[in-house]
Amino acid sequence: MSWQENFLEKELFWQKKWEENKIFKTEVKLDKKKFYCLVMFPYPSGKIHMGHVRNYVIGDVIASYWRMKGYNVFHPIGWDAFGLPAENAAIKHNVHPEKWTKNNIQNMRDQLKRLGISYNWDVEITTCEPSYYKWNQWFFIKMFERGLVYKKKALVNWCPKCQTVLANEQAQQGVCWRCDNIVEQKELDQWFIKITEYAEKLLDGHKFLENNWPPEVLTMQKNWIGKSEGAEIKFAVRDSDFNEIVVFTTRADTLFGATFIAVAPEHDFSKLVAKNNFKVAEYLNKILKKPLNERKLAKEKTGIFSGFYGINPINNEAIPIYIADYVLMEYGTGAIMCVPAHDQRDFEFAKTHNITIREVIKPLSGTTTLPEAAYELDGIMVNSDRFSGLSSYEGRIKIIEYLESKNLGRKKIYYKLKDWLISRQRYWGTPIPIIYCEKCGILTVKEEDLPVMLPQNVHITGTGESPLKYIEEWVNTKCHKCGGNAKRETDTMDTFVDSSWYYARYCDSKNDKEPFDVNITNYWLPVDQYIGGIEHACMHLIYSRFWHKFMYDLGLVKTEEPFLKLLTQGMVTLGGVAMSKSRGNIVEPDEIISKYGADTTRLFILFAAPPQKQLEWSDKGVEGCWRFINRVDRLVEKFLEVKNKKQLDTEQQEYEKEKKYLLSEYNKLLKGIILDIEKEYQFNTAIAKTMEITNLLYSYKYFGDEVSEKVLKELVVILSLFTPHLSEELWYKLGEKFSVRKTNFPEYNEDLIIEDKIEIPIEINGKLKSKILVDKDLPEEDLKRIILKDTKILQALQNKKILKWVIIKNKLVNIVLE
RNA sequence: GCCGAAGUGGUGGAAUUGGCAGACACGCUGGUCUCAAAAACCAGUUCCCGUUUUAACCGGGAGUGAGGGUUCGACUCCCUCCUUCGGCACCA
Repeated sequence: MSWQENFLEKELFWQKKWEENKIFKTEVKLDKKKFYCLVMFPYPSGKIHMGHVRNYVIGDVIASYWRMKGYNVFHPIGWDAFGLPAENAAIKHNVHPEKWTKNNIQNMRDQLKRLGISYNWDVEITTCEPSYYKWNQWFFIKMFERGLVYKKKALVNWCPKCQTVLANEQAQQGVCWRCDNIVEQKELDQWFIKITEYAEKLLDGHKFLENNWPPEVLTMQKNWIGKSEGAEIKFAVRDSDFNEIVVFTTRADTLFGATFIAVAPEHDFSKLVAKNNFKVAEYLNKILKKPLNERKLAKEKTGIFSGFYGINPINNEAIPIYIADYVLMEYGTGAIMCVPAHDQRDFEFAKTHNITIREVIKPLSGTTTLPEAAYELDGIMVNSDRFSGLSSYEGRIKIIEYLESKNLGRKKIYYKLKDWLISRQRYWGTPIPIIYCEKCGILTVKEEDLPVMLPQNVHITGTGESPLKYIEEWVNTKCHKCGGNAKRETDTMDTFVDSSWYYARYCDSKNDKEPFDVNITNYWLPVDQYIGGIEHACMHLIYSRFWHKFMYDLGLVKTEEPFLKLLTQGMVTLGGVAMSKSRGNIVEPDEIISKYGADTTRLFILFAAPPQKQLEWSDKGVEGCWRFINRVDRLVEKFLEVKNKKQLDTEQQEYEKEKKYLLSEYNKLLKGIILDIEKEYQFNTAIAKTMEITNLLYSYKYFGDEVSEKVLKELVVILSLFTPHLSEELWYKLGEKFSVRKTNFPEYNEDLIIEDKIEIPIEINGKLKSKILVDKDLPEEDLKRIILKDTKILQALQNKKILKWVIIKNKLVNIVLE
């Protein structure tokens, strides 16, 4: 029966067979090379979308390829199951978040299975299970013990729609990562993880990733961590109770050019001034009322003179102190020294406030941009007393040295990266294992009391307070130290905690004694290939790198980085824009699968674009893939028909020639396929080559002979990467044993790629004029003789003098005429 | 503004180290099969001009965002610029 007659039943049949035979189950085999292929696990939102399908199909091809290459491949899947949508659903449909989540998982698991992906389902993880989140709590306690978590009252990002706080990474560009609402600032007492302590290590670790991660991801992370080296410099404040203002600068070499100081409106100095200065108070009032987001977007820089002067420590000059809205309290010290000649923002501010602009850096060569604009580049110091004449680079070192010797300043590095705020005022997350004792204060829950279970009976309101607060029997507890009354922390953890170490848990997912057995993780980790969306560049991919480094410091992992190679797959678009529910441009995987089957869907997704690039959905393209699949199916049918028939009488010589040609072309293509896959996962071109092999077999005169049988079978094996169900079926039809997915990937034979005759393009002055067929490795003189007999070349040459022959052996000839 | 990625037929996309631009598909055109359609199969398909009764064939020219450069030879390397997408954005 042909594929198109009952492909849906066949796909289900083979899926069941793979599952029953547990052919993708893996275990530690120390004598075997391992390959850990990981895809970013999904949030169980209800159903899978094309983005998931793309992600997981790419992952499956990679896993299958290395498995067939003889590696012990670990390819797990699970569910990032905590999160806000479950609570929203709870409010909307009056269903418990757990029930909603687990229903979704069940649905999506079926959908994933319908794609025929080679997962090891035995190690499946669901992060909302106590058996998993227990270890989140355990890690939290380990961090607490090492001083890496702390509670702090601070201005934090608040999403009014999600009714919870957000980490800095989750409020990029001032909007909520989940709902795109503009975030507000709120002062709250919250738990933070000291990720900043690892800022340098996170930057440093990039050296392990440089050639194996997309450069844009590394740059995004680098920018996000935002390291800047410079100095803190103390400016004494004249005639004020506020003794000194500390500024941060990366340009200590411009210190002589500082003609004013600017401090942020939120700075304590500003607040102090406002007490006795009505105008300043009025200004602060106006500025602080505006949301930070709006303030950052404002083009105009405003400010007001504080009435005080600061003393420049390098030359004792008194310079005015301004309060200005372009100075951010959240970065550096919240105060800056301003050098209008060499900083464009200071320049603009100085212009509007009539402040002196003093040039202290001259360009090494070329001209300065002054007086039209600030000259911001490095150069030679001028007007800088005994430092004049030094380069900016030397000057920075010398000036900082001087300030340090006088205790007027010090070397300092600042990062843009902020500590990770992990408290969430929500129910559906990991309870933070902290109790507040009336006598003993803040304590972590004892390890043996873990997990702190999430209570079942909860009323979810979405009001911005943790629903756990109202479950008295849960909140009220006893102090394990003094036995007195204590209350539990009611905030839950950011769900990014769950995904920060799941890749390690997969290795030993059922362990109830420890997060994982290092004997197992030491074999599987690090992840060899990670596949997912680029949107996680500065969230999940920073958090989990941090977590891994923490586990490294605990001695739980041996490598410094968790993910050796990263592939960020492009978006799936329709009409040029990402598929989204709100835009209504969605193609449902289920619909496509029930119409064309999983294999066609997989094939199209892999063929339409290289994995890294955006993929535009095309129904016509899908049909093309459907046609190809059936064409392969018919090819096998045709083979089985002609196989046992006696070959027509043929001339032996002719047959040998055809056979050689087939093998040569096939081996060339196979070599290309291996290169396409191993080099850059170029599945689109690899598939194109399988199409060429198919075309080759269709046009092979002696189809049905042994050679074509070998090529055909290998084609089926290659295709099992992309269309596993079809391949399994054809493999069976060809009389081979289950399972094609456990066979070895074919290897090409360089010796069979033979070309005794080569077509050489002949160019004249770089323009193609003719082509000739000659023997391989023909001596140059013979080659020239043949070329000079070619009519087209003779015609082009006509009386013209040949200046030069450029002969690239076996490749090309270019004749240069005068 | 800064950083990153990318610009190739009607479309998606190919082109090891600089060496035949457009692989493989989609679409379109024509044909075979059929009462007809679908499917399948075969042929053609970068653009412009010319030769030609039309077509085939042949000949000439242009062509990888634009303009320069290096080179016997440039989609590929260098410089200047434009456009699109993505990230960061008063970070001192």
